[in-house]
Amino acid sequence: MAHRRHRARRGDGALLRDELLAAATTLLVETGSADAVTIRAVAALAGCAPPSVYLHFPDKDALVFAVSQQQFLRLDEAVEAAADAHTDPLDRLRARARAYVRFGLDHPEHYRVLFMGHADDTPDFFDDTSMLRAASFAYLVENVRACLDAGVFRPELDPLRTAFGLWALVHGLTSLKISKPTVPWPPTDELVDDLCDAHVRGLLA
Amino acid sequence: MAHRRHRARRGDGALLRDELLAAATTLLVETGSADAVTIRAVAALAGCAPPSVYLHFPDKDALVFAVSQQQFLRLDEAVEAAADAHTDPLDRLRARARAYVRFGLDHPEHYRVLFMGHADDTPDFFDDTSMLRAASFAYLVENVRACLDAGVFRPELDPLRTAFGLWALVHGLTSLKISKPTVPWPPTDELVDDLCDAHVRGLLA
DNA sequence: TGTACATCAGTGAACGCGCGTTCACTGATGTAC
DNA sequence: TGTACATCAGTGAACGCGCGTTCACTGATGTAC
Repeated sequence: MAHRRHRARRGDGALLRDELLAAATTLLVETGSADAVTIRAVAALAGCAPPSVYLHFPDKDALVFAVSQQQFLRLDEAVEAAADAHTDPLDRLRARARAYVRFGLDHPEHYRVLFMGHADDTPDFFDDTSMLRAASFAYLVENVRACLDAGVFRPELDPLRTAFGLWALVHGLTSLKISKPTVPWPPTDELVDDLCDAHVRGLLA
Repeated sequence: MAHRRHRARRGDGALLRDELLAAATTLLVETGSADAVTIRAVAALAGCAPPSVYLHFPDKDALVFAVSQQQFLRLDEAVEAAADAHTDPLDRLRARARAYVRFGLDHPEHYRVLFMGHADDTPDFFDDTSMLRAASFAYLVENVRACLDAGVFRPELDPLRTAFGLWALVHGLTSLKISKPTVPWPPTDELVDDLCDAHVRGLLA
């Protein structure tokens, strides 16, 4: 819990908003539980009173959604940065997979909020087709298409379906490891590589 | 909420235990939320008073764990029954995959409790290596080994790792569909088959 | 330059709620004599 | 066969707790004159 913060300057009321988001993110990381993200705890950590939260978010859900959205953008960035370190489409695909899993395992509670929550406490931007227009998934489809265009993948493959499959694959690894950390898993990187290799081998031309 | 039940006969105190488990399971199914499984709600549905739960379970966690264990056995049965309809090892593997995903999508809240929960609210039987001795996973490894023995899979594959990979694959499909039902997924069966085919193709000798 | 005032950022105390759990109890059931 | 009694299955009322949220408020900040 931080000491009490100073009140913001006249036009700077929105500063608290960012501090609240940061506090919620910290709570998620440090307690390892979304249940710990209560209005009271977030306010305490940000150094303000609980009702102040309502100056910036209409209710608790809106706060949690905002945290999700922020994390979603970070996942996007991490995955794209990893892909951009390569030019070969297959290498880019592999880099994406590794970065995705690593992000999930490095930020398990954020990953949980993003991809393991209930359908009805999911922000709008995950609804219906919005998800598919999100940067990371669109780029993944594009990447698969690049593999097809390069003749690396069997030409009869559907890019969208293949992308769904790849997503399921990396999500499966990530979420299982998050939920069952005590199971004696093989080392993450090896597992990701093995699994991707095997899977990609099945997609090759 | 059921009407009030009759008190059990003298030696039959344990009857309520089963009724409480059934009530908890029903709640999970009908409300679609583990949060709805409260001591009070379970007692109400079973037709008894809240304190009666404590005659059969030391606390709430124990009740939830008991429900998990029951569901875990059911998943086991469903998967094994599906596998036993085939003799060819590859067909058995595919049948397992389909049955697993189907079980998860048919019982999303149970699946959530089993495989998508927090590490620390997971029953002991998931801890460390216990999971690996569980029927379904051991049988999966055995199935992979059968594929190897039959010369269907590349001989350099490690059965345990390959099994982990397959588990991640089906879990990924199941849990993503559970968490993001509004995403415009391809039809489940096709997706499972496509994904398994692609993956298995990569494992073939 | 001084002062009255509107505005903005934020607060203290309290609300009602549902939760897990405890406690002292009740009353039907079967058994011993 | 009748009756006292121990046991077992279960209960009603209450506990303390933390939650999201509301309400009437305070007091510093900048602005107008």
